[in-house]
Parts: sequence; C-alpha cells; structure tokens
Amino acid sequence: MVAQERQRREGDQLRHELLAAATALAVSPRPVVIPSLRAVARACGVSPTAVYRHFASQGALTRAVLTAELQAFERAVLTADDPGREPVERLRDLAHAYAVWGVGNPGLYQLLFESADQLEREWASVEPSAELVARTTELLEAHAAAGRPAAPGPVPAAEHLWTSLHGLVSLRIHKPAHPWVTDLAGSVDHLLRGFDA
Amino acid sequence: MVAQERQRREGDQLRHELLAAATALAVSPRPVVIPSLRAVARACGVSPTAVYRHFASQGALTRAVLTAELQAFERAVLTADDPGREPVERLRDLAHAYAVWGVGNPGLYQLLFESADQLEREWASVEPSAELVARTTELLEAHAAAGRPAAPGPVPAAEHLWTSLHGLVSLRIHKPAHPWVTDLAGSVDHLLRGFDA
DNA sequence: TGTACATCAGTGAACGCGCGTTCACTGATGTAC
DNA sequence: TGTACATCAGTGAACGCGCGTTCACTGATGTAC
Repeated sequence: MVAQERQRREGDQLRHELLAAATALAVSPRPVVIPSLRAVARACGVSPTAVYRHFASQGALTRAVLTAELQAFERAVLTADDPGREPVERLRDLAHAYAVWGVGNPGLYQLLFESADQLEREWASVEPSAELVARTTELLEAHAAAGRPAAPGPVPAAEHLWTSLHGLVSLRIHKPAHPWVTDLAGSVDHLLRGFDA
Repeated sequence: MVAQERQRREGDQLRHELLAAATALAVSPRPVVIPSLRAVARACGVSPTAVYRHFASQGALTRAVLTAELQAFERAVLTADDPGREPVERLRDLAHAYAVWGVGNPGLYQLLFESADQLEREWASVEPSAELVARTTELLEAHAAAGRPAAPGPVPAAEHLWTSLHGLVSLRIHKPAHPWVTDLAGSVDHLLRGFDA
C-alpha cells in the first residue's frame, strides 16, 4: 500500500493547473440554464409534486414550453408575411419579424437557437420549419428572378440570411451594453441590402 | 384565520398555468452553465478547498479563465493579420481567424459572447478589444477608399461585420446537426462579398 | 552533516442550500342512490 | 332534497444529490543553527 503521498506543488503550479482544467472544462458547448421545476411550481403557488400530475418530468415540461414557443415564433414570423406584397417587401417583413421576436423573447430565443445539446440533444436541431424555409427560399428565388443574380443560389442565400439574422438577434441579446450605432430595424435593412447585390 | 382552502382547478387549468409560468420564467435572458468549482478541483485531483488558496471564490476563478481566454481570442485573431498584405486580404484573414477560433472553442465563445448577465453583469459588455475594432475599422476604410463605397461608413460596417461573423459562429456551434450547404470558410467569404458591394 | 522548527499548500469534515423525484396521504368535488 | 361514496388534483415529508463555502487541521518542505 502506497503512503498517502500528499501532493505539494511549487508556488503557482496548482493555480495554472486549475486555470487549465477550468478552461478545458469550459471549451465544449455549455448548456443554458433552464427554469427549475420548483420555481415553476412556486410561480403557480402550488407544491412541486403537483407538477407531476401534468408532466412526467422537468424535461417534459420544458419540452412542452419549447414546442409551444417554437410554434409561436413560427406564427409570429409567418403572420408578418403578406402574400399580396412584393417579394422584396415580403422578405423584409419576414426578416424584421424574426429579429423582433428574438429580441423580444431573449430567453426563449436562447433556448431554441443557442442551446447546443440541451434536453437529450433533441433540440440541437431545432430550426425554422420547412414551411418557413420554403417560403424564404421561394422569395429569394423571386428576388433573383427579378433581375438580382443571388450568386450562389437560393439555398445558400437562405442559409446566409438565417445566419445573419441570428447574429443580429444574438448579439443584441447578449451585448445590450454595447453602443450600437444602428438600431435593430436599420441593421436588418442593412443586412437585406446584401441580397440586392 | 382563513381555512386552508386547498385550491382545486378544473381539468387542464393548472397545466396551462404551469406552461405559462415556465414560459414567463424562460423569457428573460438565461445564464450559461459554468463549470463547478468542485469539478475543476476534481479534474486537478485536488480537494475543493485547495482552490481557495489560489482564488477567492468560484467567480474569481471563472473571471480569471474568461480574462485569459478573451486575450487568447484576441491574440488568435490579431496574429492572423499580416500588415504586409492587401487590406481586402487582411480583412479576410481576420474574419477567418474569428470564425475558426469561435467554432474551435464553442464553450468559451459562448461564455464570452453569449452570456448576457453572467458574473455580476460584468461580462455583459465583453467584446472585441479597442485594438481589434480599430484595426477592423481602419481596414474597412482602406477598403472603401479603394473604390468600394461602404455605404454607411466604417463604424456601422464594422458592427455589421461583427454581427454577421457572430451569427455564423453561433449557429454553427448550436446547430451542428443542420445540413449546412456551405462550409465555414465559404460562409465567411460569402459574408465578406457583401462588403465589396 | 544533523536536528529543531516555522511556513503554508493542501486536507477532510461539516454547513446550509436548492434541486428532481418518490411516496403515502387528504380532502373537495361530482355522482349514484 | 339528502346522504354515502368514489374519484383524483394537489399536499407534505422525505430521499439523495452536487453545489459553494467555512473551519480547524496536518504534514512536507526549506531554513537556521
């Protein structure tokens, strides 16, 4: 049996090891904090156990919230689209609605789109529905047909649009203290100008 | 004294109340999970208390990690910039380095740029350093001077660049399952084409 | 070279906390007679 | 209309967990003599 051999490092060694270990632990994607089941029960003035009458687990409750909110998001965006208008304007309306919903529901936006492997990795692939994607691609095609080349085709263009909108929303959410020189609507318009190239 | 008055709702009422409460709790920005002090100690094969010899609290440890990593990020990006090259290419190098670092260190990127009010709101304003911003703005100006109008001026353009790069990195991190049609480098290039307008 | 001792990095037990989940229960409601 | 009863939504105590932090300690190292 080996003696206890209490380790003893020199000076700052453990400090560096701790920093290295903490960094290593923080490198891989981090989950976002979910409201606790007890907090939800508390908010309803009900005992924690009462939740189990309606949801099998905390995960089921959270999943129900996210499913509903993903639909709410979709609805908010699709509702902004008036098929009677010009493609350019419809695209603009969709983009604005996306940004407004995201900035207006920061926590939910985070849970939907910035939560890498939350909830058994099921939500790692949450994304705008096929309908929304189809609608957007279609508008981008119309846009291109109207004389604008849209260089690499509508699918990469849609991807680029999603990415840019996401960046807009995400940074506004997380850097509220930043002295933004352009307001949200202005940024969306600026971004869309890229599609008129 | 009022009798206990145990509440009893009809059918799905509490279910709806729970969903509403959970949604309400999830609307505001959510913190990102930080590696626990005990986990860090464990990773170093050391007792939790040993950490306190080197850091005053878990917050101090995390702050030290984030400060160091913010510098590492800056270094990675600035190092990619070769002042001997053309402005367009330098801009491209910076942008690529940003994206590569972010995608390569997803958890750290999250903690730096997607952590709204972590750590006593101190990090809510973490952002690329003045030096990096100055460098970028300068390159965008040179870019504009070289014949490209850069419509709204270099500062909004830098903001737009940051936002777009962030969107790129963030979605790649959080939607790894998405069937991306463009690879990371291609997306960065696509994005930069917008600045040639 | 050998011994006594001060230093101080790391230990281990303990604390109070909020968490998700379980269990046996209770008591208001609505129905059957 | 009045009473007995089954239903079942919500309760309250308890569990084991990992957490951040505290406290008095211990024992290896390096120095002074």
